[in-house]
This record gives sequence, structure tokens and C-alpha cells, in this order.
Amino acid sequence: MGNEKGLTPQAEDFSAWYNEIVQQAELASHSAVRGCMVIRPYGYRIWELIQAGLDGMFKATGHQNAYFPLFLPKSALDREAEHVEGFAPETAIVTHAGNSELEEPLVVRPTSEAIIWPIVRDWIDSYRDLPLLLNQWANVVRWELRTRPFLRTTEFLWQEGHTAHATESEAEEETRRMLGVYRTFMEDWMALPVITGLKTESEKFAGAVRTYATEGLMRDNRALQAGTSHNLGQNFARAFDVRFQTEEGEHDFVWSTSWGVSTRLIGGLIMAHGDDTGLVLPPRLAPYQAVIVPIWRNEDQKGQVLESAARLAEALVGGGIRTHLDGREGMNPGAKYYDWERRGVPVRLEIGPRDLEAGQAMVVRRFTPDGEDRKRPLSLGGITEELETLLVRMQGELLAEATERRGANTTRNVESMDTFRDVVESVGGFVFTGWCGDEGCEARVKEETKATIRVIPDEEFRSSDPPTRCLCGEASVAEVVRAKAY
RNA sequence: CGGGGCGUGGCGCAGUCCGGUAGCGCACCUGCUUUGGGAGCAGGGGGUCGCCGGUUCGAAUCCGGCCGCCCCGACCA
Repeated sequence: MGNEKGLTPQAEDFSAWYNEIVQQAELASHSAVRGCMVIRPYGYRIWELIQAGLDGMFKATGHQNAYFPLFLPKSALDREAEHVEGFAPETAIVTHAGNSELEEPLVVRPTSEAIIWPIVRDWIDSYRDLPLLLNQWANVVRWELRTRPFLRTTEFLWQEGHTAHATESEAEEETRRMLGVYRTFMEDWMALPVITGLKTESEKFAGAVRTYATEGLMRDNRALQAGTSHNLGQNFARAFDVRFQTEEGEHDFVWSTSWGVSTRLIGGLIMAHGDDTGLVLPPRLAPYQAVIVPIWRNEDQKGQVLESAARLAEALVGGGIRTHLDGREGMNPGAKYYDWERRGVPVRLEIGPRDLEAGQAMVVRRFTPDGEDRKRPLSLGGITEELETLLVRMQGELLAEATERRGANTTRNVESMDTFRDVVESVGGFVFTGWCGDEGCEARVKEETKATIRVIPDEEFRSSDPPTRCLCGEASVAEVVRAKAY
């Protein structure tokens, strides 16, 4: 703890800052079981808003929600060789029901490919049944050795899309489409700019042909893989015998994809925007977009102020602004200011006797672009519209700020190992380098610097004049983004 | 899973070395006075000291085992 009332500054100890903010903003707490966390109401509300935003986008792209079971027979997981190998070390296995041993152990899903495909194969007969576009909101369990709230927990909540297509190109198109959906969500809702691109073989999903990811930059200049989208080719279709009859009457295995984002996004939100005062939430994902703090000096004023504040709250809620009236007694306004700032509420409305007389409320923003006033009065007439505009603007400003920070912490055209090491150890951030394409080289650089290849970036992120050499001195076959990551 | 640190009211900690009725700050409850950037005074409530076992007349304190958390490494969304 930095001091009695504040947080440990980020610059002093980012991990400590993160843990304190999770606790003090009442996002989550630990449970009795190692690596598991309780998502508290304020944190869960953020997840609900994330869900609502993404779910709308999934539906708009033709996907339907379903729910598949938590357990799968161990034999099912074992059917796709790479998949088993990837997940075996981190699966939780149920062997008993009460006192009797089960005939076949059950695996608690670490992901649902091996549950879904044996079932869905019966839903698919012909090309007319394709594409099959499914999504499920679920919990999964991965027995991680090292856990952190939201970023990596033993059990976590996520969304997993699973689709089947008639052709390879359709599957690839779907994989890319959903990567784009994630990117849009991250930028427009989370105000988190991300680099999209392809994972290297060693970093891809176990069982995938290709894995794409979105990578965001946190305020400690480490990267966070925020979402992944996999082109599974026909790997799972072969493993689970999912065939369909083509237009020409032939039989073929379906081409499938899967894609997911998890409660890790909340960790990303915290680390992308939070400051030494506390959480900073983008308006679109803030449980409360505006909090009203009433101020009074005597009983008479208290009645009037509270009444006006309640009317104001009602008007704002009616206008679609998530609003909370903080009527707690025995707490000074100042204490409330700190409280809501720590929780990242975008806008605070102060309303007191002086404001009532002037027919206004003081509007105080959680963050502003440099040099702009945080605080100004707004007339109560038309305040809903003003706030709507303000929240939209703040959403944009937060993204702009994060994008600028990413730019300032991105280094391009690094060609030598010495320079690379220097950059990683001093600035950190995203480092664009060449890559020879060799996995051994990738592993050695990781070993030496702890920085990994995050993605082979999509075209729009590539340098206009990319490096011609890998860090090892060999000719580069692809420009890559490297960073220390969570 | 290896190395290090730590578990004492909701949170942060002292007490543990040297065994003897469990304490402090914040938070909480009641009352009064306050309230435009973390209020004051008075009174009050709450902890089988992570868990299990052992030693002892007596254990937060000593011994053994286990569990959890944090940091650093090997694996991962």
C-alpha cells in the first residue's frame, strides 16, 4: 500500500498498483481455492457491458448463442493430437462422484472444441447446413501455475465462437472477420488500440492451422494478448468426423474456426487506462457513466439538493446515461470524489446550494486531454444532451490518448540484438524487427530478453521500410512485433 | 513446479525472537456537530491469530504437516 488512502504509484510497483486497484475499486477478490477469484458486482457489471457489446456484434454477423456442457469425456479431448498436447498439462479432471470412481474420467473444459464437434456433427448433413455460426458464453478451467486476477485465473469467463464452413476460404474469411470484430470492440468500446496479426507457429492455439490475435499495450509497456481468432482448417473435423455433402454430391470435412475473448479484457481495461488515482473507465463500459454528489450545509438545503439531485438522476437515466446518485450521509463530498475517481467513473456531477440557485451542476471529468479544464458548470436544462456528447467525446479522447501512448512506446526498424536488448530493457513497448522465420531463433531471443514475438502484423501496421535483417543477422522473411507480454 | 517473502476483525499492520486474558490505524454502528477535494468529538460492535496435529498447567508465539497469497523464474487467454 502506497499510503493510507492512495494507491502505490504505477512507476513504483505496477503489480502492486494493479492488485490494489482490483481490491479498492471492488472489482474482484480471492476465493478459498488457489487461482480462483470472485468477481464482485462492480467488476461483473463491466463484464456484463462487455458481453452486451460483443454479443450484439456477434448477432449482427449472423452468430447464434448456444450452451454446451462443462464436462467432456477424457477420450474426446484426446482425439486431436496437438490439441491434447497443448491442454493436457492444464486440465482439471473429475474422477469421482461422491465415493464411487467414475468409469471414465471427465475433463472440465479448457475450451469446447472437443465437446462441440462430436455433437454438432449430427447437425450437419449437407452444404445447405453451412455455415454453422455458433457462440457460447461460458466458464472454462485451465490449471495455471501462476495466476493474477482477471489476467490469468484458474477458472475464467469467456465467449467462444465455433463455426463450420464449406470451404477453406470461407473459414479464413470468418477467422479474419471475427478478428476485425474484436478489434472494433477493443477500439470503439474499450478505447484500446490493438495491433492485429498472425501468431507464429510456437505461439498459436493447439490444434489450429493459423491463429490471429489482437495485441494491446498496457501502461507499463507490456503487451496483452486481448483476443484470439483461429482458423482450425479441417483438423477438428477430421478428429471428430464432421463431414458434409457438397453441392456436387461429394463428401468433405467441414472447415472450422474458433475465437474467444475472456474476462482478461477487464485486466486489459485496468492496465491500459488506469492511473495513480485509480481506475479509468471508457464511458461505454463504465457501470456508472455519471455519479451525482449532492452537497448541503443544513437540513433545509439537504432536502432541496437531494430532491433536485434525484430529479437530475431520473432525467439522466431517462436519457440513457447510467447514473448513480451518491446520497451517502456522514461522508464529505471530497471523500466521495476520491471514491468515484478510484472506481473510474467518467463524469462526476456536483450539485449544491449555489448550483441550485444558478440552475446548474458542476461537471467534473475523470480525465481530460492535457491542458483542458476538468471542471465546468453545465446548465440543468439540456444537461442530458450535453452529457451524451461529452461521454462520446471522452470515449474518443481516451482512445486517442492510448493510441498516442502506444505510438510513443513503439520502436521500429530494430536490426541488431544489442539495440533490441537496450530498447526492451529501457522503454519496453512494441518493438518492430525483422525475423528469419526460424523457431530456434525466436526461442533464443525470448530466452535472452523475455520478449516474445507477439504477432506478424497485418499490413496496415507494418513499417513502410521494414528491416531487412532478423536480430540474428539472417535475412528477414517477415516483420514482427516483439514485446514483453502478460 | 523451483527460489524468496508473507498469512493476526472488511483493509493495512504491531505483537512471534524471549509462551501468561489479542492490540493499533482506517473502515463499520449510535449520537451530536459538520459537509464545494479524503470531517470532529463521544460512545460502541466485530477476530476459535490460514488449517490440522503435537509439546506445555497455559500456544498468535515453540515443533511437524498442509493450504493460500505476493515477488522472481520454467508453462499459458
